[in-house]
Amino acid sequence: MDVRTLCLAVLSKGEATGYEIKKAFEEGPFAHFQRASFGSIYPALSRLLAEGLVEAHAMEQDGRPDKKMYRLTAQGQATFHAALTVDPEPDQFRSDLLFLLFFACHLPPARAATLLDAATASYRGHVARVSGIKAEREAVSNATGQPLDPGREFVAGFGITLYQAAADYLDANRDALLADLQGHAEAAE
Amino acid sequence: MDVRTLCLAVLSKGEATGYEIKKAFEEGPFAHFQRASFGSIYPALSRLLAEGLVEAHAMEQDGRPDKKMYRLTAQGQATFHAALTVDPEPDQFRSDLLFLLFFACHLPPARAATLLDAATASYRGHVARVSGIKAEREAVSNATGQPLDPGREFVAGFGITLYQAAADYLDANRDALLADLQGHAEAAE
DNA sequence: TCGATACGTATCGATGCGATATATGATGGA
DNA sequence: TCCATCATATATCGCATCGATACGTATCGA
Repeated sequence: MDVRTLCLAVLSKGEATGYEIKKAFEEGPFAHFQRASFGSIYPALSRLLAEGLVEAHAMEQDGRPDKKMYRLTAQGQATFHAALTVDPEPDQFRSDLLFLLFFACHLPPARAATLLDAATASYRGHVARVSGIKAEREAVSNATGQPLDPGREFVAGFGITLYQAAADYLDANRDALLADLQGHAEAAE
Repeated sequence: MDVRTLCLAVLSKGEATGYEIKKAFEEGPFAHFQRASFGSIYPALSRLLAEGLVEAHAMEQDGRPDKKMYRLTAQGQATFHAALTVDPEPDQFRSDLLFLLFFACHLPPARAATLLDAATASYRGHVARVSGIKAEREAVSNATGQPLDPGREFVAGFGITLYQAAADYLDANRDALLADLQGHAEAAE
């Protein structure tokens, strides 16, 4: 998904500034499967504005410089819906950790252990974060009676499941890998 | 990981052409967690050659144009090992599928079903491919008695586990999501 | 008081992807 | 038989995007 479409997507959920759009990819509902940097968001918003897909109004703040609130136009709404009909690119996973562990034999076992533990903690953190937000939405829904968004919950559940599976695998296979590395090192002596 | 390091990594497993390096990211042992395109591999190899980290010799072929075999130099070997000491970037997952499904309410339910089924099949295919290659290595190891590489097997196992978890989640939650969408559509009438 | 963090917009250089060009042989379906 | 497609193989171009950086204020904790 190109960043222009991602911006339209965030704005379809309500008006936002460039800064807030960035946060939507860091902590928001898209965090675990899409991302975008300032270096692509701001140019994207400028172009969307020039094309009439969004409109902006400056909001003055005391002390701080003005912020620009962006909002979808009807044309932007239509463009966004059209983008949803395009076939998706295949999912992709990228991991420098696995790259390093692939060459675990060239790594000091202590470093392998550190890398594994850090990654496990990181995955568990993601699980906790996404689970927390999901639980909060469910609590609000129960209290107010307003229904949950099925797509949103499905996607959050996918993230939780995947992160959990990753953490569990690292945990379950950590000791065996480290033992193998030990054996490998001794065999090389 | 930058593409130059990825090229060094592939070459550390034996000499290869640019084309073969590309294949290593499409079908080879790195396929499910790193990738690189021709547009980055060939410039990377040129630069590695200029820096003396790899050496190349042309191999003439009947009919086809010459191919250039690249091989690590001692300096390239050292540079590669140094790269393994750098701390890894956080793992990242990117999914256009989840992006579309996040907005499932704006999708015709039939399309949501098609997307889900295609993604499930794709994940199952990945599981089968990586499992098959892993099983083959294990068979060879059993027959010849030569030990398996612990890093390689760990990484393959991670890929299988994650892809399996993804396929299972999609499978398990498919019908509930589609039912919710149906309910949602009727409630909107 | 001083550094870190949050808010907020913006740009620049480098990296890397995807499409395309150029060749040729093999394979396979209409 | 013929034509399309795929596999082998190298290479480049344009565009999208990332990460770092710049600029500026406010707040909060050590």
